[in-house]
Amino acid sequence: MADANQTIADRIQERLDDLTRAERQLALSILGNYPASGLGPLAALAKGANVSVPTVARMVQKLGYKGYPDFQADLRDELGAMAKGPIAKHETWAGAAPSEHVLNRFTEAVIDNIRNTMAHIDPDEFDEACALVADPDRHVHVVGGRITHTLAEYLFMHLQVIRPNVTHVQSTSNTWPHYLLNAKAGDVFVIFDVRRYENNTLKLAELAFARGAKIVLFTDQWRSPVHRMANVTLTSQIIVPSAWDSATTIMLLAESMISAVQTQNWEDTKDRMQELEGIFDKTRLFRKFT
Amino acid sequence: MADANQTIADRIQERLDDLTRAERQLALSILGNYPASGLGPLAALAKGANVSVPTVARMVQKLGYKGYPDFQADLRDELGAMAKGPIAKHETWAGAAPSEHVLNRFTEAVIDNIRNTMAHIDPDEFDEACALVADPDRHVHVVGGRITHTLAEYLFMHLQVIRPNVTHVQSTSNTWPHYLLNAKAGDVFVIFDVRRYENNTLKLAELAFARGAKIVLFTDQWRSPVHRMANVTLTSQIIVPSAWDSATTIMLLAESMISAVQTQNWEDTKDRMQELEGIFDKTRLFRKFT
DNA sequence: ACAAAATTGTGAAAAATTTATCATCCGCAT
DNA sequence: ATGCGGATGATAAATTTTTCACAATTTTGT
Repeated sequence: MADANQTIADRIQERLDDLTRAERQLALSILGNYPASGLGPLAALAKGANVSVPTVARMVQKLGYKGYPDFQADLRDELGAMAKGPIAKHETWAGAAPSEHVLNRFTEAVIDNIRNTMAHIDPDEFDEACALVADPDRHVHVVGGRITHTLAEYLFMHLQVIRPNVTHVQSTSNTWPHYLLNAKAGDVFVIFDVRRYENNTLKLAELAFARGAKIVLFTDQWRSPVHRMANVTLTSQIIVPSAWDSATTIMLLAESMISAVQTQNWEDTKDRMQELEGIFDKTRLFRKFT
Repeated sequence: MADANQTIADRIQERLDDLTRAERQLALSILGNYPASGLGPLAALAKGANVSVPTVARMVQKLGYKGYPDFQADLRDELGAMAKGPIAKHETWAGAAPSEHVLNRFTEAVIDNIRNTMAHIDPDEFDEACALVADPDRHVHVVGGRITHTLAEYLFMHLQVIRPNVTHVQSTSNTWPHYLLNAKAGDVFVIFDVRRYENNTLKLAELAFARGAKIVLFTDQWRSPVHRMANVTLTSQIIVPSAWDSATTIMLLAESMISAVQTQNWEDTKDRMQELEGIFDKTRLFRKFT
């Protein structure tokens, strides 16, 4: 049966490389909510992992079991042995790394940030921001600073697919005054600004504001001075055990916004995506599979 | 099905008095090694409790289930909820927004991704990757593709502060072959590649590999083909309710790496940061306060 | 670009598990 | 004692689940 002191999850993990694509997809699904999913009927497991029924049967045989019921029996044994100790033991279920490891300390901090951020966000404000960004009649300018320009670009890249009339402005570059020439009342500026807050960004915001543009601000818990001019301020908590701040929570918010905007503009987005796919296929930039 | 916050074990315990002799005998057996025994076949459970098969069927119906499989499903759900641990509990982070709101659905997915990713990562491999990236004798090339170049740039930006000899290569640009000219054995390539995997990235990895460079790969659960050449592969789960994938988990990993590398090189980093601060002060790019 | 090998999925057969039916048993009151 | 009612268990029917054989598809090597 199993080697002593090695869970079935470990063994699956170990043999991940020997598995084929569909099998790996299945394996990850099993590990995904382990061990519950493996204890249900084979068909349910297959469906959950989006693979066919025989793939499951084949994989468990590859793992050395006579059949699926045999595999389940082993899982139950493991569960039985485990139940003697506390089930929620961190190392066993939550992660492979010891709790002192950077990975865990960092992750814990980030999850804490997320929790805090979500607790303070006003969904109506968020929706308002999304509505502004989704409105095809408004030109959207995405603005980032020294650190945040990566986030800005990420948002920009996706918005570009979803809708027309999006530009990316880098406040640290000296070309941004040119962009403002084209800005008119009703345009939207999505501004990323976290500490240390940048003078350029503030100036840009002021000018945009003076021209009657709407401002959506992504900032940290100490709030960029831009927030005085912002129509919507989305505040993220960004503290982590490091000399820098974390951008992860802000990215989560940005991605949520992308998802929301995409849903609102889905009819258009669909067409634009298909077009994009077509272009990619022609340029052979991407591999079709694997 | 079940009352919130009440395990099935609790409910069985509670109704112990309503049960007949054989049923009680069975119930105690279930509770005996809970929940493993309840997840096996009905016949095995009956045998283990020394009762007949129909007794089991009758008891689960008495407990309010439609049949034995229904009972098992509930057990599995409970097990799944328990294994996910306190992080995934919605109440612990869901804030002001209603649970159907994009923000909450998205956040839930991302937290799930994080949990999954951390469960699969081998801390030793992670450490190995960090050691490679931290080694000042090796030149580090950070490589990103169409979507991931923002992540690559983010990592690059921070590494630049932490250590010398870092370059950022964009695999989608046609300048990358030039960078390879300077690459020598022992150099490190940190490559970001998520689906759809890019041919350029793969080519670049192949050439770097041929030149004897070390490869650290950030990829998704379906694993870029680059992983065959990688010394360390860091796999993230990136599924979210959207037409696109999420980069948040990958960013978390990248930030963790930054944090780890920074700690290892702290003496140097400190000096470099101070220098950087000095330059910023001179250029008045940032605001001192507020 | 082609052919061979491998992977994956579909549908039917086989095996198992679960449910239903009914006879038996036990405790209990008359 | 004996007959009654509920509880229990053996067996058969029904359903579900698993396994098997084969076809379609995809990947890999030349």
